[in-house]
Amino acid sequence: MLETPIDHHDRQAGREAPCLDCATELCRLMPSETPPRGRRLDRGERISTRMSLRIWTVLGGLVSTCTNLRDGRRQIVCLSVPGEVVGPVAGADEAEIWIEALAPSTLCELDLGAEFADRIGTQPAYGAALFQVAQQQVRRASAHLVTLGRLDAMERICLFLADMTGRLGRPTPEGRLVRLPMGRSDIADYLGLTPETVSRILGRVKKDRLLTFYSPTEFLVPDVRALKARAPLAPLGVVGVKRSRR
Amino acid sequence: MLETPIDHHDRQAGREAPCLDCATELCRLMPSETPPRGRRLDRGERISTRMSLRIWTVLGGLVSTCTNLRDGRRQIVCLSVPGEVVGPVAGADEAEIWIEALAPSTLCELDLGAEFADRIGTQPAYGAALFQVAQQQVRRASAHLVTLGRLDAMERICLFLADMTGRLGRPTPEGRLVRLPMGRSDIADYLGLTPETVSRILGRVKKDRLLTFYSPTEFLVPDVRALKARAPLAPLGVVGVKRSRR
DNA sequence: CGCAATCTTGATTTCGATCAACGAGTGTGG
DNA sequence: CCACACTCGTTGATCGAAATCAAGATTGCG
Repeated sequence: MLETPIDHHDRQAGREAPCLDCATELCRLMPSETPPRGRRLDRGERISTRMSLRIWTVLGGLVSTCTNLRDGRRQIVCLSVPGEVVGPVAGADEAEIWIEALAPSTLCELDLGAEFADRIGTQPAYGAALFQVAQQQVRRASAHLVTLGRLDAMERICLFLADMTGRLGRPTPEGRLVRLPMGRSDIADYLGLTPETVSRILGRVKKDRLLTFYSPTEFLVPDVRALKARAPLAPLGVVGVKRSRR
Repeated sequence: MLETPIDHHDRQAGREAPCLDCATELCRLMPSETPPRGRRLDRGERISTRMSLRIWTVLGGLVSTCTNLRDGRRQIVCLSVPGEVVGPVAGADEAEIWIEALAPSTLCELDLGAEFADRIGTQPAYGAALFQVAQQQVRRASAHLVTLGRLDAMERICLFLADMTGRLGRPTPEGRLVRLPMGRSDIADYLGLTPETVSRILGRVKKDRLLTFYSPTEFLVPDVRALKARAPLAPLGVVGVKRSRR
């Protein structure tokens, strides 16, 4: 792990440039006595979220928020691609939550410090930005929770693929090209399945021509719409969904 | 639904008393041009979360945050008991999220308005309190997500019962007495199961003497510890959980 | 009291987990 | 350079937990 700050975050060098790759402008808004800190994580490396309240902006790679059960079962709570913000993850009471890199990654770490609660209001934009980040987390976690609670394996995979295609895919004439640097067991741990099931379902998705694999971690999605349609989410504004009191 | 403010929130009457039953002091911190509004919901009644950004403090009853899929499958994302704060639920892109009462409930509604982002910093304590609420939501959703992703039916039910016992149970000489005013299908929709499975597992839990039923919605838990031990969550500080790359 | 919703219980089915084997790719050391 | 170990992905056979289907039993309400 590299402890020296990453170039364009280096305030000691006198540069005040905003965090170019950051989704939010949190770096720029942070009080200058706690400068952002660059970090590099290899695949599998973890950061504990127990100490102070921190947030990370992903600059490169692929980062997850995850937990382990006593017997080793793992659940990935959240995935963050470059440009997105991870955390803040408040230390849960019951189970420890980690930040884990699923691929070699670079991060920009901001320490909110212990007294973040007092500080949150000193700059309106700062508090608002933090609140937005937290809101985004809630939205992501809620959506994923529904996926795990009510979708079957095929639906989970299709929704996941559509989601990642939207966040990582690069447009080409034939469709969106996605490089998704995570293994089958990482996908399984994100979707609450086993690697075998992930592999099997991906085979079916491929057979249905919803995507084409170039390698286990790279594929082409001709039609994201078709992929997303496999997950029966109710689009916004469908007021009259019949409530099934089974 | 009652549209008139509930007594002790009535600022028009000139009372500045804080929201006695509220977990946070949000009511007191709110700018006075948007007074809190009392609401009553019958079982099954819903509030859409699409309009402005609002939060609710539960004063009585039992309130859920839930979603429906296209085919009617329902997932309850979050449960809130009296004293707890619901939301703010930002309108998700993909699926609509509702507030639904699982039992007749009374709520205190605060409208953060459209310009909440500008206002969040005007009073440091206000921004901080809001941030705390959002953090709490993240924590709850993350924990529930792990439950749905990696626990089997028995583990889910035991964890759920232990959780609700902690939040709703009233101490008696024989243990904690819990009145949980939600039906089997609500429990099923919260835990990603079917009502039949919930009923069967509750039968097994009862047979194992982990609790005694007085009625379908009221039971006694002699030993919460024993109940919680059925869910294999790793307690905080267990650093060395072996990562099982299966 | 009678109807409807809810809860329980049983029989059967099904989806995904588990167990197991194998091939491809990669890195290492002789 | 090749043999070996190792991880990873795939595929097949089997098993099991929970869903589904189907009656009944209980409860509560008009």
